[in-house]
Amino acid sequence: MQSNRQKRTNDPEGMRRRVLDKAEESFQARGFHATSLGDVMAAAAVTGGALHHHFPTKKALALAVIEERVAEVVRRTWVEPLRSSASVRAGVRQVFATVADRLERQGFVRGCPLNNLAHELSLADSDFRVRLASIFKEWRSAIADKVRADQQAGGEAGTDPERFAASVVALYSGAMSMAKTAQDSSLLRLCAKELDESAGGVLN
Amino acid sequence: MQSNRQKRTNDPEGMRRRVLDKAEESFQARGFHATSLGDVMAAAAVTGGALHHHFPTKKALALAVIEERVAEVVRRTWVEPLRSSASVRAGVRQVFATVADRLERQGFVRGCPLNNLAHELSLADSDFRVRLASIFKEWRSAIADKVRADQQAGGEAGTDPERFAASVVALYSGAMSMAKTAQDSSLLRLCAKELDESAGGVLN
DNA sequence: TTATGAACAGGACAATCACCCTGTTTTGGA
DNA sequence: TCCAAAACAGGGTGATTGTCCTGTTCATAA
Repeated sequence: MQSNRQKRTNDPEGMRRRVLDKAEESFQARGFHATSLGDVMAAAAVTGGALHHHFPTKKALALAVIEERVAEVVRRTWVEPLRSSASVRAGVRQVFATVADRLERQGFVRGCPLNNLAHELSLADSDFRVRLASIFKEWRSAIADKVRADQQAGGEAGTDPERFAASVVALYSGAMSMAKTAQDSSLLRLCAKELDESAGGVLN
Repeated sequence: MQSNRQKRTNDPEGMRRRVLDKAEESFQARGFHATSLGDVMAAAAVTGGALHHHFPTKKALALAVIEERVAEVVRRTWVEPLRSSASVRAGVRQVFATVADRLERQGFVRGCPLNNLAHELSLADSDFRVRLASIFKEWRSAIADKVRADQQAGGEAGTDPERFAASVVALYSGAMSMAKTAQDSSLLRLCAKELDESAGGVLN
């Protein structure tokens, strides 16, 4: 303890980020209950004191992962791409394709981050459930808003925005669930194709 | 221990069934990792020795729940109703409606038994994953077979059986996932309606 | 410089967990 | 009737867990 006299550098944001990184990773790979704080401490190379300083309880850590990481993944994967797409249909198709490409490249399916935590934690704690539900809501709203924008531009006649949005989220969530269980990303492409052709025509 | 001298009645099947009942219930309500064997023992009113006699490990208990209970729920809810329905479309619509009715009557959403366990256990253990995947497969096959039967009868032209089956399972799984997180069964009805009207016509 | 609180270290703690072990009772066939 | 195996009882155990506690070090403002 006296030989390697390296000074300790206080880096609250960095340490918090490292903990969140490893917690998110382990929560997704092994689940919340199967992840011990010892696992997180070891992976992030932080002490118990530091972990407890930033996240008083395991629940607080999970809430931070949900609000700061899972929500961000949904925004980055769905909300933002949709905003800059030519149409809902095109945007949705593009997201499905992008995700399927990534899954094929990495060779395994870890599942949808939101659904993974939602299934394990929704019934366990109301605080978890409410926050997870609001992320689902934000996801659906992004799609529904895009439908309405298309309708303002003269397209998507006869499409119910909320119903379409819920169905897209459901289809994606379920397809990813199956892909995870079967470890087969082709199920995602299969469902994407169904969405395309059920449009009833040659929409962009 | 001497006053109430009631004889012990050996009832292996009954005891095994009671354990399975409570294990299934708790696995669904709280999850596998959040359920302790002590919980199951207390709920089923069995001793540690008895539990360990029928299920050597917690994993063995979970495998039994998956194969004897979860698989049965899928068969009872989906496979059998589909077999006796007039058409795929009618059968699928009927299942969605039946489940939604039940959810509204009971007032809360516990989620799809298969998806609940699949999300928590698929990545944890390959034995779990393979068996859960085969239940998904059986589910999809029941739908695809019914599509092919309809096609033999002259209907469902242009419908890809496997693709349609995967999409129905995905839509249902995802809708149930959202309904569970939001504790709102109307999302199930919303997605069911989308499935109806995307059929493109007035099919039976 | 100094002082105050945040940032971090590291061990202790009680509770819980899955599993195992030994012993007893019941069952069914020889 | 007898006996071997199945069925069950119930306590024990080592390992793990989340949390807490007491110190020590760093950063920042006065």
